[in-house]
Amino acid sequence: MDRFTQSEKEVFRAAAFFRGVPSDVVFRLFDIGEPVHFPKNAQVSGIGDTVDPVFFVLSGLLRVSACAESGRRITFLLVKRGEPYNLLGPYLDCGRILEAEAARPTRCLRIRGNAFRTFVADHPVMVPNIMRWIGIGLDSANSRILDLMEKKVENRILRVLSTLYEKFGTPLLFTSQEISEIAGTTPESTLRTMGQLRDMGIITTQRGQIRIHDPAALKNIEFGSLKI
Amino acid sequence: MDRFTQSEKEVFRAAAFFRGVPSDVVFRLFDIGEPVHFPKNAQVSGIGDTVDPVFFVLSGLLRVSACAESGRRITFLLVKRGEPYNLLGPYLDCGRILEAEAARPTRCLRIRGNAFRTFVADHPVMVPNIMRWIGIGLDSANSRILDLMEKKVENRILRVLSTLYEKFGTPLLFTSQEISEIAGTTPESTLRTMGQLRDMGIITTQRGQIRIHDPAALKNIEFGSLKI
DNA sequence: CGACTAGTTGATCGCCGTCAAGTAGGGTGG
DNA sequence: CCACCCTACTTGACGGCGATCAACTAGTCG
Repeated sequence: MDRFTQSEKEVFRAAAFFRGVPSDVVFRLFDIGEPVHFPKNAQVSGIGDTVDPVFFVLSGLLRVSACAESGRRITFLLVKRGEPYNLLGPYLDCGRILEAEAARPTRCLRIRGNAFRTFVADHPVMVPNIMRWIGIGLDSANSRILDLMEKKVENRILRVLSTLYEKFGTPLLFTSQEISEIAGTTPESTLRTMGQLRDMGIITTQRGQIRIHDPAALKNIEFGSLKI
Repeated sequence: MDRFTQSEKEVFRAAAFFRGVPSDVVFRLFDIGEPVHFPKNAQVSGIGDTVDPVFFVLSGLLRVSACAESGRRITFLLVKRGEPYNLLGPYLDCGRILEAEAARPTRCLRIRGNAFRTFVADHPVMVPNIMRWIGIGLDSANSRILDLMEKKVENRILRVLSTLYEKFGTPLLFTSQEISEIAGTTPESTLRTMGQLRDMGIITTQRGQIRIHDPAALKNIEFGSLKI
């Protein structure tokens, strides 16, 4: 009968996305949605699909990315526990550019598009939260455009490491391949930069694992200014 | 008494953003907002400001851009007649990255943040339209990230010209400087590419003006594939 | 007619993507 | 327990794209 555990429901109460939303409204989401499980690397949605349902991550991690013609992949977003994915999908009828897959074994709450639209219409208290979440996403996309045009690869990688650290703590369980897909570069460049950081004693690396010892340094170093 | 002309009010009825919204709701916006005029190059909002009001363009053109440390400017968005700017501002309390200025003499309807929030709460019929508009913006930002990482400068410029053509028709009244700020490159590279297009007979250029003769070619040409 | 801005084209240089070759971890099956 | 393989990591060398600098032309406005 109870498709969700109590601790899963608690996840949402504490989640940043739901800040300020009354508990009973949050819990209503569990009534209108259903649990879904994705094994690691399973596809959640494909390119060009008109993705309609909204997903909330209960545990695990979703990777939202796009595949370019050349075959290179770019990661736009990592969706962790308590965070929503595809908030806008129910309102768009065109195919999206992005695809999503499980970066680890992941359990989600899935809510069909029109159920979600109805829910939002019935609970307008959600609107500001949705707007806020999307606004942050949009600003983040725009910063990324700025970075891509302005900053050198080394500084982009620093920013990625710093951002990941703030979101996931340490150690970071990502391969250089994954880091490079977020920073928009190649694994080789990523490894070269991380090699320098290792020499400086800021991080240590193992296979598929990055341990950050001096988070502040990641924010402060500007490789461009090191040259003096 | 009537701060807006009838034809200005009609602009909104036809605007894509308001598709499906009842006329009386649209007209309510004029009651809660006020007219503002910006001379050419006037600043609408600055970097880091917590921009709170929403603007709707009645005539003219807004340029939404960001200035990088190096001094180079990047244009994210051009907001034309009937389109909204800063829809998300009323819901965000943090400073935004972007700044906006009038690309031409521009008249706007300005609506204060909490008036706009109240309006949306009172007229939930607006929510899907807002979501749709933002969704398009987000997808566009993401495509741009892809382009920056994948495509060569020449192809980015082609896409910019093609997009501007769809939005503004021909001739395009932009300088190479402005084109390059949208494409994320330098005026020199822009001019070099446009020179090739001119040689191919696809466009003709005059000072501050680009006339597009073969719009289809802009979409089809892939400079990368010309080499064979 | 002079001054300023936009356009044009050539030459140079450095970042970083690409290729290549080699090392090391870590899981699997014999 | 060892041999093997596959994947991740590491480092070096090269080359091309495009930013930058520079010099010049041509509109346009006063």
